[in-house]
Formats: sequence, structure tokens, C-alpha cells
Amino acid sequence: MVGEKYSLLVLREIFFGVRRFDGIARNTGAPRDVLTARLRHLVDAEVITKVQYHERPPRFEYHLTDAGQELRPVLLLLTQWGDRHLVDRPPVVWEHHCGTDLEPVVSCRDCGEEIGPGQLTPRFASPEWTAAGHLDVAGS
Amino acid sequence: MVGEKYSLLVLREIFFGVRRFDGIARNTGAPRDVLTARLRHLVDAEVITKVQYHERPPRFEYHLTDAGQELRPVLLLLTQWGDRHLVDRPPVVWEHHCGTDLEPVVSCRDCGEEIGPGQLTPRFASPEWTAAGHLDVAGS
DNA sequence: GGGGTTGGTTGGTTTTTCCAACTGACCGGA
DNA sequence: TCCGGTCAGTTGGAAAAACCAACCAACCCC
Repeated sequence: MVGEKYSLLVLREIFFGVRRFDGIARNTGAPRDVLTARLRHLVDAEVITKVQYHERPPRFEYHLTDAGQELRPVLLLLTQWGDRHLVDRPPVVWEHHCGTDLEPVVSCRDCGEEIGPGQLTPRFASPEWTAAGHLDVAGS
Repeated sequence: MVGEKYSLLVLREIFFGVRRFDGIARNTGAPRDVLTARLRHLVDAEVITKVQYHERPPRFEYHLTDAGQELRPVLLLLTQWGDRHLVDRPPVVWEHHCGTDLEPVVSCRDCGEEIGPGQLTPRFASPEWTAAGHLDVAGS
């Protein structure tokens, strides 16, 4: 989903409130035909929906579904990472309704501790993955 | 960075502990030449480093830098989203050192509240963005 | 000495992306 | 009524990227 070029940028724009074809095209720099394909794909994946805002000619806006809304934390975190490592100064800050500039933190629901390195071990659902050498964590 | 095909998958593998070329190639399904390019790119971006583990012939492992480690929460959250919306059952769970299966939550550092829809408003660093109609949030 | 592992590179084909131009249906102003 | 602009795409051809199978060098173990 997010591995396709521009799909994350498209979502970013929609999170900003830019919901129309031309606006998204301008802000992402995506070629219009590629954008058409991406939007269709995101609609198919039920991340966004096409909402008609004008009868004739038919004009549409792209709105987030509930599933799409749940991607917001991912974007927020990715943005934070980019702000820290890729740019000098954050080009945009999100103001939280508590009045401060948002700094998102990720923590464990159960113990409340913030996630840091060395706290996690993966456990795989089906043993055949590892057995087939398909995911040989050990041998590396 | 993450928009390029396979780069997120490569990082996932390294987070799993798969650090060598052949293992990453197997688990991601990336063509070897593409993988070569991605790894080089990630090294250039200082997300991972090439660590020699054998002298002759020279053999390398790819390890996360500090910046790379900080991408882990992003992957965790993205995985959580995929588990919820794209697959039936999570193929892998991360065990937190507190003893439970990790469910990551994102919250505001200042007020501690979990991030939900409708709590955030964007503020842009340079007004020319909006002024140029380059990012016209309003007009949509 | 034969087979397997490892970390790539190479050459040629297929798939995507890119880009500029075009379309059709409107709207507002002169 | 004509002219320009907006909007959401579509089209065709060129450029870039991905894909794939084969190859390579330098080991290792038996």
C-alpha cells in the first residue's frame, strides 16, 4: 500500500485537508495519470472514499475512511523522523488540542513504557515460515 | 526514503534480525540488483551501516544506525495498521520486555492523551507555501 | 575435487513513470 | 456571445525503473 510511489504523499495531503485532484497533484508533484491510478488504488483498498461535491460536471473529493484515519499516527511518526533526520527545520507542526505543538510518543498499552531499542522480540504465528528458511532470523 | 519500493521491507527484515544480503533478498522477494541499490541508498542516508563480518572474501552485514532504530516505531505502527485492515491474523507479534504482546499507542508527550481524529491542526513554517496556493488547505 | 554459500554484477526484457498536450463540462466577466 | 479560467481526468510517446536468469569470485566443507 504505502510502498507505491506517491501514496504516502497523497495521504499526507488529505490529512492536511487537501482533498481535490488538482490540489493533491500540485502539492505532491505526482503526474496526473499516476495520481489517478493511486487514488483509484486507495479507494479500492478502502483507505479513502470518493465523495461527490458537484453534480454536473461530476466533481469529487477524496475523504478518509476510518481505516484511513488510523493511518494518521503512522504519518505523524514518519514526519517526526523526517524532521529529526532529513531537514533542518520542520516545515509544519501539528498543534494538539491541548494547546501544545504535538510531539508524538509511542508506548506499550499494557505497561505504559515508551518503546526503546532492545525491548522487543518477534514471535511468528506459523512455524513453517522459519522452518522453511523463509525467514531465518537465527542464521544471520 | 520509504517511498522507494522495498525499502520498508528491507528495514522490516533488519528489525527482525535478518542482516545479510541473501536473507533479505529471500524474505523481501526483491530482485538482487534492486536490493543492491536500496541497501546502498539506505547506507548513504545513514539509516543502516555496512559491517564487515568476514575478511576474505569480504562479507557484510547491514546494521541499523541510531537514526534507523528510530524508524522502528513507524514500522510497528504500520504493521499494526496492516494487521487490523489487511490480513486475517497477525503473522508476527512483538513481545515487549514487560511480558505482554505489544500493542503500540501514540500519544501527546505533553498532555499524555492518545491521538485521535479531530485533535490536530497544522501550522506552516513559511507562509509562502500557503500564499503561493502551493498548499491551499482552505480552498478544498 | 565437487557441491554449497555468500554478495554481488551483467544484459536484455517488461513494467512504471514521466510529461506535455488534449478533452469536456462548466463558470464568470466583458 | 466570446474569452479565459477551473476542474478532473485521459492519451501517446519517451525515459526510467524494475525484473529475471545467468554469471562470477572467493571461499567452505566433505
